[in-house]
Amino acid sequence: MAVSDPPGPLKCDHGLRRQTIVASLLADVFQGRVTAGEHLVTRQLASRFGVSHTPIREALIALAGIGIIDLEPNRGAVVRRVTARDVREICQVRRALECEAVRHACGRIEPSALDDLTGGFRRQLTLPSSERAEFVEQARALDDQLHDAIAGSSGNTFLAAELGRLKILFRAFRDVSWEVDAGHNDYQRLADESSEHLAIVAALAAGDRRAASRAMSRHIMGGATYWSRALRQTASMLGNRTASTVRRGEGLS
Amino acid sequence: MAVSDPPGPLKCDHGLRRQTIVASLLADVFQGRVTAGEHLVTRQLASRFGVSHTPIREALIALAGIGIIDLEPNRGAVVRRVTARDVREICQVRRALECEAVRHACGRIEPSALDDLTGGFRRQLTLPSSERAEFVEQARALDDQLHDAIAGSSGNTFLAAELGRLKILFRAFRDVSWEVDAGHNDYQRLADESSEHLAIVAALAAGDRRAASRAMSRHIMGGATYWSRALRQTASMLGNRTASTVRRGEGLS
DNA sequence: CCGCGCAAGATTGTATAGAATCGACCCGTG
DNA sequence: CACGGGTCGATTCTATACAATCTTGCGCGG
Repeated sequence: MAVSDPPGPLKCDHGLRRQTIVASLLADVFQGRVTAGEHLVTRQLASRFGVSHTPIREALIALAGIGIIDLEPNRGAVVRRVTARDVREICQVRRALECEAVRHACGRIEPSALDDLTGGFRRQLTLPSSERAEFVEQARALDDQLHDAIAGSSGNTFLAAELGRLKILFRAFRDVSWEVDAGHNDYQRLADESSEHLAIVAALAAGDRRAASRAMSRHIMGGATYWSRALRQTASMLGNRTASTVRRGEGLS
Repeated sequence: MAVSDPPGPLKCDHGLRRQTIVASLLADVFQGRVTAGEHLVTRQLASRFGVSHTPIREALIALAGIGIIDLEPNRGAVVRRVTARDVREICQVRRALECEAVRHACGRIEPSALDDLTGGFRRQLTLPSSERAEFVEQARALDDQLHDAIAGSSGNTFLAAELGRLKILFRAFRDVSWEVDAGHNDYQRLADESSEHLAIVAALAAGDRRAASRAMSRHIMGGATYWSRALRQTASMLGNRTASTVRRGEGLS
């Protein structure tokens, strides 16, 4: 799982290499395996993933589009800093957009879909904490389902696309923080999220835009504090390692 | 200027081809030279720009990151619809983000910078309409200056980056709509924008967040109605031409 | 000792060729 | 006539080779 992973030939379908590489590099960034300011060298990545450097370049361009790295002409790619503060900043952007979306989605989502979601979140809430680990996948799916429904029903396709773009980032946050939870055998956040989700669904069902917006704001900000805490933990866990992996001290003379 | 431009070898520095191609394709999309849903074929674009199809692919990936085209694996790129409605949608997103930014930027921009902007916008306002055409460049610069100052002072670098990404789109809108204005010898929008900008600057100088947010909202929405009107005009202007320029009769034998 | 130029290595950017995939058409069969 | 399988052309995607650019370090002259 480390960056120095032996060159796994990266077996995946033709035409999906770029996306696979993007996801892998995203995970590297958020889990601190590559540090801020680090240079991403195409040849190294190519040998690591066992592919040529053409799809690597394309993945880097996509990552630059997501905003996770900077790409200077003829100078290559440097990873942008992703700290707890940045998580807050990104969540702030997401909150603005999700609140806008949920306001417009109010009254446009089919009641049956809302009922399904309510049932799912209720089941998550009533799970004994000992069994939560096995339902992580289901929780992920429900989370996606709700946010996709909101984005899709906002009546604004561009807004939906933007949220979809951000979703890539948030999936990475979510997965990392849940790994931290797993380390503690503590899936408290899952229960918290379920109740936050329930509040959003209730407001949507009631057609109350302001309540929906407020509930969404609370949800995002709850995730922000939790994710930034998780990020700090992984950062401190990796703290000693990073010191030794800093290789481009630009004047270490 | 047409899509069927003879294969100009696209002379530009090494390492800037991708960005050049991105800019050119952006202009094509917004000026209606390529229509929504159209398939962008790499080889055609390669011969048109006089380059290999590798930088073309990279440019398409970047455009997908900007959100102007959809990129399906093994299926190629289709341009997303950019209609008057989409302009409204995009402006809605921009409004949410710019308002968030201006709220946080309140009280963080140096008064001297605000004074400079005030002076600039006042000068624009007092221009006789006969001379406005010659100050379009200056108006552009002032517009960028204000929005950059807000984004940079929001204290949220990710938000600033997102706004920068959107700015690419809005520059295209702005330039197209002003070309329409030039066709009418009518630069009314310039004066309107200046007064809207002045309201924003005044609120910022007073440190009034809510007023700043409201002024920004009005500004963006004013641009939205204007730009969508301009887009409709160019669309109707191109309406007859597009019929003849449809060259992808996909079985022309 | 310090600044400057310059050449070699490393890295990025581009071109070209070939492999993988998709879509459409054709044809034989029930 | 409807329908499933196979083939072919078009297009995307990947790999490899090559060119342009940047960085680094050395040597030379001041």
